[in-house]
Amino acid sequence: MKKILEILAEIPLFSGLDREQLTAIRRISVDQFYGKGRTVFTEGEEANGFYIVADGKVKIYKVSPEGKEQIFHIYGPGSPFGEVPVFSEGRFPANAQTILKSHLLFLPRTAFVGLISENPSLSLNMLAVLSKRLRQFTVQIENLSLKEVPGRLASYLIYLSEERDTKEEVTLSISKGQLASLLGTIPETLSRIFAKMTDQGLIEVMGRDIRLVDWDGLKALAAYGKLLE
Amino acid sequence: MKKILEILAEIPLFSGLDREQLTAIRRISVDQFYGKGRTVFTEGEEANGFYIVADGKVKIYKVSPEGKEQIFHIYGPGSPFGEVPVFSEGRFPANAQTILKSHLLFLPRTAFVGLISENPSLSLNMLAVLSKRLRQFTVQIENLSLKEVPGRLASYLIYLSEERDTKEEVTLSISKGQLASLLGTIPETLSRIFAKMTDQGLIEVMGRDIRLVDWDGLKALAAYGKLLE
DNA sequence: CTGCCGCTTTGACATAAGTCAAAACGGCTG
DNA sequence: CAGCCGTTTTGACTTATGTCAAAGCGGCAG
Repeated sequence: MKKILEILAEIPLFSGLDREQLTAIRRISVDQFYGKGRTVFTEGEEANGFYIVADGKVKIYKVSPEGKEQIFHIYGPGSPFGEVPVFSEGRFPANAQTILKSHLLFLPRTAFVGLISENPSLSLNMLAVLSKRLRQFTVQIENLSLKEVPGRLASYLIYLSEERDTKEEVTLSISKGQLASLLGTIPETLSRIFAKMTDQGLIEVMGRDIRLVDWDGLKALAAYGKLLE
Repeated sequence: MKKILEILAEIPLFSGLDREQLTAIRRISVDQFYGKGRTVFTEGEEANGFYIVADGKVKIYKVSPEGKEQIFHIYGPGSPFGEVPVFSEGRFPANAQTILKSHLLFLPRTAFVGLISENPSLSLNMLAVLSKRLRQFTVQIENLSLKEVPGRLASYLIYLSEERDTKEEVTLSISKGQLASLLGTIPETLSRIFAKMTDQGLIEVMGRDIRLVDWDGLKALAAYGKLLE
């Protein structure tokens, strides 16, 4: 119980809340434990609350009738997910599944809405969370529609490199198959793109570690959206 | 000023607010008038508030370096837009341009945030607005990634038909070029898809009016995502 | 009524990306 | 250390969609 409070305290969603308020949140939250590859909720399902990742990793995704998967987000510790139906309609717009053994906190809808109504800074935090997510979606749509796969991959590598604050090398935290899914393509295509970008001297791939040989080139590719032969 | 108050009263964002609160909102809002094809804001620009369409039509979009445009939304009377930077970061994530002569209300950030902090139901409404938008984006991403252009077009036609509550015929409220942009494709491709779907007996196209000859077929196409020859 | 300009369509072609199938690789388990 | 299973890569092929260029169409302005 103590650890969880510390996690909560560091989450942007709860920033600025005092100890008492955090305790109130802890009190309404329910612990849930999932093995790897477990479904947390599915599209269209009735939602009675939302979740926060305490530990582990969760993907949010949809699947086409032919089985192609599109990942929308991958969330790690500290991230809330599944909040959309709390504020509109009440059904999940996509599926959630763990990709690692995970510990989740479940926040029941009514209790949480109660807290939000009494707590303006909590509600502003939640507005900020949703806004940030809208921002991410605009980027994702831009990538899907306006960039080819190499451009999307370059964007993703740049993103990783800026997140970890290194222009040298990044490490994928998910499998290449899942990465393909996140980039809106399939493993075969991604594999070929990795090969092509290596040929062009942009990167070097060693399993999940990727050396960013030509960072500026990647940056240009990410911005331009397509690979020049 | 009277008319505007009536418009405000009917907007979901302000539903449940009493006359006094509506007047407070009207008081902080600033009228802006734009001709057709005028830029309201651009990506990356500093935002001091957000907008509501009182009259006219506005598109939210991004453009690739090669000039391809992706439209995210098209908003008509009653819709708020550009709220994201009010709650996160402060810069617009995309561009906004009128596609008709328009009358907009500008809501300055600080004043509005003040109202929201004092008014739980306003903040819940805003959360609902953003949630709904996230929902729309998941659909858009799903369409782009998991469906081919015919599937996207079918989805759009179904959407129009359900919105106007007729299975017979719909009328496009935007040009086919703009529709292409909204569906993540280009006018040439869209034109061919219209022709193909007409061949298959799904629709009949007369300018901007489209007869939904085989509604069930369209529904199936929208769900399945691709056209069968 | 006529002419012009923007929107839309058509045609011929190029290509990015998906499909299907099989081989290669890598890490874990027994 | 061998064997196995899931992941990744490679190859040959198909196809949806984009590109470029030109023609067709339609509505508004003069």
